[in-house]
Amino acid sequence: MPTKKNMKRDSRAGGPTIATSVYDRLRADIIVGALEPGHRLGTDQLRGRYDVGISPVREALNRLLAEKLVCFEDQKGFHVAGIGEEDLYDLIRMRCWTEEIALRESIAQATPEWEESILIAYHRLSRTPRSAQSEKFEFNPEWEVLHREFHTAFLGNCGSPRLLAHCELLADQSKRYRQLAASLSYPTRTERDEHKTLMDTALSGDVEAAVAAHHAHLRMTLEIIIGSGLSLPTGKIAV
Amino acid sequence: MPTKKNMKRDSRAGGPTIATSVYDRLRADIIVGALEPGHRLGTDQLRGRYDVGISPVREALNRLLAEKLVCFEDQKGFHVAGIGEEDLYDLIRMRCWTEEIALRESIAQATPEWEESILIAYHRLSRTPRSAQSEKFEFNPEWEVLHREFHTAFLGNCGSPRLLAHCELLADQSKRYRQLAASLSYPTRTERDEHKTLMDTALSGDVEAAVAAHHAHLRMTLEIIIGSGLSLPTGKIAV
DNA sequence: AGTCAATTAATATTCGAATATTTTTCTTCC
DNA sequence: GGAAGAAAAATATTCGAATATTAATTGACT
Repeated sequence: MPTKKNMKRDSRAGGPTIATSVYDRLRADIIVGALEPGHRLGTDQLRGRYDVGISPVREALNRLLAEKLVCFEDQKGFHVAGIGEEDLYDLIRMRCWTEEIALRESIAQATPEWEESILIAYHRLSRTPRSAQSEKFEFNPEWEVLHREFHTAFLGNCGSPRLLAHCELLADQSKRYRQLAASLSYPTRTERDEHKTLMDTALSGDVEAAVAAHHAHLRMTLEIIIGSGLSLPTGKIAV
Repeated sequence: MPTKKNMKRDSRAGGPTIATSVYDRLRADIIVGALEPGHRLGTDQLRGRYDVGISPVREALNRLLAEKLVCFEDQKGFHVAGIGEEDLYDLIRMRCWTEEIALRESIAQATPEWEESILIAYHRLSRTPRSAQSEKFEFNPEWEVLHREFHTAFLGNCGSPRLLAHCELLADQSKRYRQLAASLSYPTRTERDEHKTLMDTALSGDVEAAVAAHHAHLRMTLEIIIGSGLSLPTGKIAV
């Protein structure tokens, strides 16, 4: 029997606030591309989209600011961060630098458990289709989760919380470009082979080969997009 | 003569919003240590401190969240991010990794203008006292600005906006620890000599020596604090 | 005394209205 | 027609009150 106290509580007692929930949804919508780069994020529009008041929407937007997923100008409001060729170059380069360190550290401190976690992550990932449809590319949430877990397994042994967190932040920022690359290259790109190479080189203990494979994997997104002739905005990112 | 339209505007037309202004002040207060690590950031308290409403305070807090200067738990509110020995180790290690890359890139793309900018930044920094008081250490805003400019001059030639931004973020996070180290080591530590070594090695083109000097400079903060016997919280940072 | 539940107080979160600012539209004048 | 400026509309920001949740206090029972 609910007590008087319990009757006053609403469903999110102890759980996430509305702001946090909107933050999660908004973040996902931006990363998946449901809200396109450059799209204006008006308060009224978002208030309607997520069916909440202005305050939680604004809290969510402010949190996304430092992650560089939304941009903002005083008195002008928010919009989805733009994408562009220069930004893509910078992002991939940054990931190469950062993840190389994490990878080297992870390998240097390798344990049997770590190696097994990679094996398992690869196994799961390899059994899941890249695209939700087989004819054309369609976002497959399950694959995305397993893909993230696969890469985190690799870098997660580096021993530095900050380094790992930064790798994941950059991976999130890349996801928008990856969506684009996936559409362009489906079904040509053999990501499964790339992942197998990553695993094999890492488990063989050949650090330099593992690093090289990792760089190649990261640069593939870049090459697909640049090579497609698709014109991304050049110059400074639209603020 | 002011028009009717102008009369309706308040003083911050076109300028920063209240939220942005509170963000700046709050950020500075945390970095300088006016708001101590772990300190609870209640809405009412801050509303009074900065003499504004709740909304801008909350916007500012949410922006600081991703910078890891404040922590937050749903339904429990905000507090200043804690400091700790483990976090310090992780932070310094991360700075060594990240700034080494930036430094190597900067040197690799060295130009006469870049070298001169370092010379000037050093010159300015070397003429400014570390402490606002000579007997004991006291925060000296002018030195802090020049110090930041000196280090940014070094890394600013790396060519990657993201990398540079990340270096600056880490530098901000370090500042709280640096304050602590400065109090403990004043006036023994010869920062001017350290900076001169940084400059000399970089300008001489000896990359490895420059990197080594840079690492030593970063690790000095760590050693002063750990060596002082001062007990920082160990284990996981208070969330 | 000690534990548990209920009440109260304190605080965090959210809403809707009020205000400030920018953007657009509509004049007016050359 | 086109530029400059004022009115109007749309939007962003901020406030203060209302609501929800947590933390502290009280009181009953063992």
